Amino acid sequence: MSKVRVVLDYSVLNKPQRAAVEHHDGPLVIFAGAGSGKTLAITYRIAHLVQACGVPARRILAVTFTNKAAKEMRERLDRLLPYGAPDLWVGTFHATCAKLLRRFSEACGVRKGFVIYDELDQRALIARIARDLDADEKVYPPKRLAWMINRAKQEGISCEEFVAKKGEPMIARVYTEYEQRLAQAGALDFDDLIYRLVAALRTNPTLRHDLQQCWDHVLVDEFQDTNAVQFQLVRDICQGHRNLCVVGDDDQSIYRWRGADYRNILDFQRHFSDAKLIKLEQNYRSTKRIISVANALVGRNIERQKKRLWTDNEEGQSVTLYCCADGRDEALRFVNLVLEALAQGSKRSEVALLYRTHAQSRVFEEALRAANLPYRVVGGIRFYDRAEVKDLLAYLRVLQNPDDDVSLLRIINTPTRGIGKTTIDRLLEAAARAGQSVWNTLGQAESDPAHGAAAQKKLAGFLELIAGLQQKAAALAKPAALIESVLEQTEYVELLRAENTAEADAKLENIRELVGSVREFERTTEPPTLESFLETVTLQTDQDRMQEQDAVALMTVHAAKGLEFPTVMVAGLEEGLFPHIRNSGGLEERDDKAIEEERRLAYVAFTRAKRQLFLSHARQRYLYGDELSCVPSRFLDEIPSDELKIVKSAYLSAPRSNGYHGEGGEEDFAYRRVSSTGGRDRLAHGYGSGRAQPRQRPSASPGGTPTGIGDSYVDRSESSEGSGGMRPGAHVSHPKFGVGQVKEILAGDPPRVLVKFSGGPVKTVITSFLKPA
DNA sequence: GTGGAACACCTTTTT
DNA sequence: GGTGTTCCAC
Repeated sequence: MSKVRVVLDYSVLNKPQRAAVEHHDGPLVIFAGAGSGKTLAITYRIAHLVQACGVPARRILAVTFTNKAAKEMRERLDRLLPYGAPDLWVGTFHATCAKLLRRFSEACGVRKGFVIYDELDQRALIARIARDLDADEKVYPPKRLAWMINRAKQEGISCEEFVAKKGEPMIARVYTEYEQRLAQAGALDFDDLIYRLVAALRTNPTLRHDLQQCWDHVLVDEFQDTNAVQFQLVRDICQGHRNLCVVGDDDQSIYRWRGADYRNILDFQRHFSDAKLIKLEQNYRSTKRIISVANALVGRNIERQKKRLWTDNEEGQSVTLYCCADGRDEALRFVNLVLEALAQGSKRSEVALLYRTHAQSRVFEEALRAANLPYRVVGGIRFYDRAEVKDLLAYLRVLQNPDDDVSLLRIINTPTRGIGKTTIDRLLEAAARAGQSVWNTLGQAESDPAHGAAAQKKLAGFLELIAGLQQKAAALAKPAALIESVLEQTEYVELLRAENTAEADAKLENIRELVGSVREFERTTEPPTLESFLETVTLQTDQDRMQEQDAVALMTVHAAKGLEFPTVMVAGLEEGLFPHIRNSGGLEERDDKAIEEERRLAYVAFTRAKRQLFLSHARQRYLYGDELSCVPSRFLDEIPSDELKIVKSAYLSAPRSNGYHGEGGEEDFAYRRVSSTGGRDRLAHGYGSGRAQPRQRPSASPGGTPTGIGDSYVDRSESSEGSGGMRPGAHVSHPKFGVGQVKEILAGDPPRVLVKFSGGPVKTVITSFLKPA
């Protein structure tokens, strides 16, 4: 870290990387395959520009898609350059644009202290507008409306243009009203951050000129994920010098549904005909076999840049496909795989499970928990989306900008203070009539005869609360102290404490974490204003908060992009799940494109693996409560059969044949021929000789209806005390109910115990859900 | 105005 | 199966 490197060591670069680094002026497009040392190349390129070419760091803008990538880039440059690059512009599209919008707020026509509405805020506002306009919920669900509006902004279509097009008039009305209310609330949504800047650039030559003068070099990472406005933005600001370097991989474009268009990178040379094109095709991450399987798959896609990923790495072991009876079987498979990897000396954090949808994680979590294997689920519900966290942030936002109606409405009766639906409806009506924010109407509401005396009093109380906090905000100027005042004055914490439930405890814990993150922010940011805190928080995702720990990682393929693990299992390779049903059915023209994106997604998943790649599919699976019969994914058929080692679950064929694997016996499952030599060999890894694996409880009905979670996963032969090692008096913790003490062991299958949880409730729980506390 | 029960929903989600 | 939303009884 402290090693100051005076001269850049170019010998670490391969030929194309070096060419990318040393390319000086003019447009450059780099196709960087998975694991091809892309980050190395771009950080070196920036370092080279600064050190060898004498470009001041502040004249370079590097744009990424995630905060994490931005942070990583900055850190690597700090190590590469003797004095680091503190004044280099590095940030996400959104953060960079937010910064520029504030700096040039007047020219852009936005309020300087604008708040940023996240997806949930946006949804809330749109839902209210749709209701106000009497839009039929069936025809115009808020989700669809939001999608249309966002799509327009991503395409760079103004509201006026949108309205002028002959589309559905209701959508146009909602859009217009939405824009008005955003303006009134002094709020911008995510897509506005980029769109508003682009729109201002279009109409304001001075601003255009100013921004074009800001930087001499612009770099954009993950360019395949840019949408139309983002491309327009970078094109605009580079117009003078044309020193635009874009990096990406069309094969890893997996955000089409968010408006991303990989043709931005594919057709880059059409927009910049003199652009130099460099391909990074050597993979330094994976074994030959993994690369071969990944290549076979993605090679099926039609619309892509011609390239072939290759590697000098070792051959490695075969990519293995597990054919499982059901989701639980699959989960057990994964547990065994983890145990095997650990036995071979891997760390837990070196194993990852990737799946298409979050819903798949549960079964795996249960299995891992039962096997006492620490794991972490990446993604899921965002921390900042939790109700209690959002409530508190809403208070802060109202203090910063009381016109923020969405936030104000969120907290006006949270915690409940007797301001009910009727009162709020009247307030909204008055606000709409006056064309003002709710806050402005609130001041007059005290004397508005429309409200009853009781309501007036309650509103006055709320007004007083906010006014008091506003004074505090002005006096304190620091967010941490302010959030504590909010907690105090609203009695938020006391009320939760009084609830005395595990859920409330979890909320309190989240609040503590939030307060902690405010403190952290104050320590690390200068100046730590409320405004910048709120902006940081809104533009942050959970992955930015993830800390390293030695645990097995579970995440969606989307979340895994950019990561790598020595051992990876990709689960649920079934038709309808992966490729997902929404992208695999129907007869429309777009289906090809949708399938190609699913295939890219699989490609991204496969290329996360460094040494071992396992795939799996289940024949049956519970989804949303009902049992589905599943067909193996078409992607499996697209992998040459000699590249896959197939392991069938013992559960699969046992009911119908006497062997462990019913070779070709069942046509619904014999989608791939298993060679006779391979079949037996493969069994060595199967259930039959699983010495290293936890013993499977012999089931009376293999593949049939399992009786519960506990019995399948708990190895009872090792728990001599019975009931999974639980004893009365033992202190235990439960993922949902928190910590408690075992009161009584209950007989039964699965084993259950009676636990008194701290805070009161006595519950019967399945033993395997408990961990010693 | 509040809270619980019934109901509808459900892909992925860089910001 | 889990969650967010709506509606109805108190």
